Amino acid sequence: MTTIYDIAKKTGFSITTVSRALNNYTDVSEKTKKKILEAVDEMGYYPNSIARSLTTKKSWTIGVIFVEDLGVGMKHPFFSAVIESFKQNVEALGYDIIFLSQNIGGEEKSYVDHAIHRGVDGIIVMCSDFDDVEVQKLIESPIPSLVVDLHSDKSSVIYSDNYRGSILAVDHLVELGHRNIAHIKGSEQTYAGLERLRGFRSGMEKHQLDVPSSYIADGGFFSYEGGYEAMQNILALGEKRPSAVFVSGDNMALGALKACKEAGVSVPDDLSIVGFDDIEISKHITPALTTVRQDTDLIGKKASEVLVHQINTRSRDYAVVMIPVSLVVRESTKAVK
Amino acid sequence: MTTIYDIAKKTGFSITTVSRALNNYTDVSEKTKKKILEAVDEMGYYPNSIARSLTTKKSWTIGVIFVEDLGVGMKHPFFSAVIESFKQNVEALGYDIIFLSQNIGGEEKSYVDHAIHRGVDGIIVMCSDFDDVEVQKLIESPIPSLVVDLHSDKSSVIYSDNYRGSILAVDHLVELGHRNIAHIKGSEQTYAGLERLRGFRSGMEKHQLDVPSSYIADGGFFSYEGGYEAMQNILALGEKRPSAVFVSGDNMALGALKACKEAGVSVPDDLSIVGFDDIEISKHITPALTTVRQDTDLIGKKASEVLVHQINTRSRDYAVVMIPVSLVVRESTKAVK
DNA sequence: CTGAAAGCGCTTACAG
DNA sequence: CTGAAAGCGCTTACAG
Repeated sequence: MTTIYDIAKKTGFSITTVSRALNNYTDVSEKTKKKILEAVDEMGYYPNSIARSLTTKKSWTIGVIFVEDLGVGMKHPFFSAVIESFKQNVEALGYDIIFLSQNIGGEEKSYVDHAIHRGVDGIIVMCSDFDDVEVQKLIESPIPSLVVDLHSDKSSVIYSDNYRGSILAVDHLVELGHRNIAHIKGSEQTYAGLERLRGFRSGMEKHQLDVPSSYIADGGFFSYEGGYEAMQNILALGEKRPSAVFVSGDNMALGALKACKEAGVSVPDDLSIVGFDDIEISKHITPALTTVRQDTDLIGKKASEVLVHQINTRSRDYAVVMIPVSLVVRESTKAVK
Repeated sequence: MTTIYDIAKKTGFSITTVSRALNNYTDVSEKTKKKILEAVDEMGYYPNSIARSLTTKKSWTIGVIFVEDLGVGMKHPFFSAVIESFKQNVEALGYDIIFLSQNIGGEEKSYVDHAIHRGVDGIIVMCSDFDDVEVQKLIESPIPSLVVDLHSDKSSVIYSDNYRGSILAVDHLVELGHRNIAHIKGSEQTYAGLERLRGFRSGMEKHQLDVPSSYIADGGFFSYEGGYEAMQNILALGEKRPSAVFVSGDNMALGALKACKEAGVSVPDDLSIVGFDDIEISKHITPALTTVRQDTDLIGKKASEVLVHQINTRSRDYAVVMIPVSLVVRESTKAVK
């Protein structure tokens, strides 16, 4: 591996001067700089970030942590979309992304230890679970951090306007003439599940609509299977079943759709369904899903801005960023018969 | 930040001894070790990997590169599933994953420079594109590397048995009585697209079945839209249209399905469809998709073994690993009328 | 069983 | 405009 010493030797300058030329310091003569850059090119040299980090105390890396109850990690459609956008944005600013686990050198360690170990400049946590103690410790550590999809007053947070999203969904259904609207909620251990449920209740209340307890079904941790089962419970209501269901996540809505198909209930003719997320597949299924769209590109972009700002300023003021959502009307909702 | 010097000062031992205790050297007395570990615990110390890497020349990081024509990055359903599995496997061995782009410090640089810069121990490239010059340079560099989904004799490679997968698909359709079988191919700039096409042709030949040129439609880079359009072309064949279509990727198959629905062609009653990949959604759509399953868990696992072996042995013998595929029969195929 | 010293490849005051 | 020296936080011969 070529080092700065090799370039120094080859050009006859000191490593100090080479370093300065490489870092675009102005106080290096053009001629010197040119000579050095030529040597760099010729020898295929590129400065070692590890050595640089050791002296500058800055690693230009951001740690990414996935904590979700499904255990799907990068296969999570919402989180992976957010991280992809986040990644592109921070890359443009010079940061690389490194995944942080609870595993260092094959041994179980805390996220905090892992972050210290890698010397990351900041951390983004994709977390749907309130109660994760390790995440709490991380958030409370002095390392700049940002949590996606969770509320906390110990750290900066970013999430969609879940509450408002639910209201949009309810408004849409009411506008179509629906009065009996059920909700398949996501786990109340998650902030999103909680907020969407709260929004649903408020929306219904606004229109002076009743929500019998049988109209709230639990879909668990936003899985296809959870939505499928919850919809089966709703369909089992028979005569008393609602004419529309607002589902707290698209994956669950897909499962709900499947349950309807199996039961011979036509969507949207017999039952209208609204989802939440607008994952890739939602526009492609039949019927195409009416859903509340989360803007993953914007979440990733804003997240990068907030976290990098925090890194640069070492500010301890926590930001709370709420990203607007929008209703995408497709084929799964229809005016009530 | 606490360092090894703080621990040394606190315990009265030298940094040498502290280092040894931390690294589980046997030649440290139990008593000393205990005292040191207590101090470590108390002060919340964790060794800095950056300093360690600088002396050991080993970073315990593996670079990940995504190169695909759709530009979806981590949202790519196949690649993200492979990487998730790969990540879990290498983490257990002590490696962390860092994403490598063509961007360092906000400036455009090569993958090779980026890899040198970060001092990664090895690289895994998710690449569907033959012609990427930067990827070629990387593969030919001395850094241990492994390419997923591409063939090369300059580097270790791993991919599904695409050829055999196509044969399985054709066999299945022929068994159901189909004789007129079309293929929606993926781009021939990709290894997977090429191999699946080759397998399709061989399979048809094996059964002495003709493939008129109108029966090969181009779906491009495996996108939903590409499959949708390709299927429209096939349906436009009218009377002469096939009774079954083997599609080179599930996303394209979903698009193809949509085109059928719009055209009033019932799958599987009027037309049978087989996909390739078995992405998450395939089992959930209606009709559930018959498809050739790629074993992403196994690909990730084998990839970790091959790459880590290469890192450890510094071997220049390139491995070629082919992962078996299997046919998953669901609802989108049916005996010919 | 323990420690002093050198070195990994950089950057950054300090001096000229 | 350029260079000698110190230092970042570790590990590893070498010595005792």
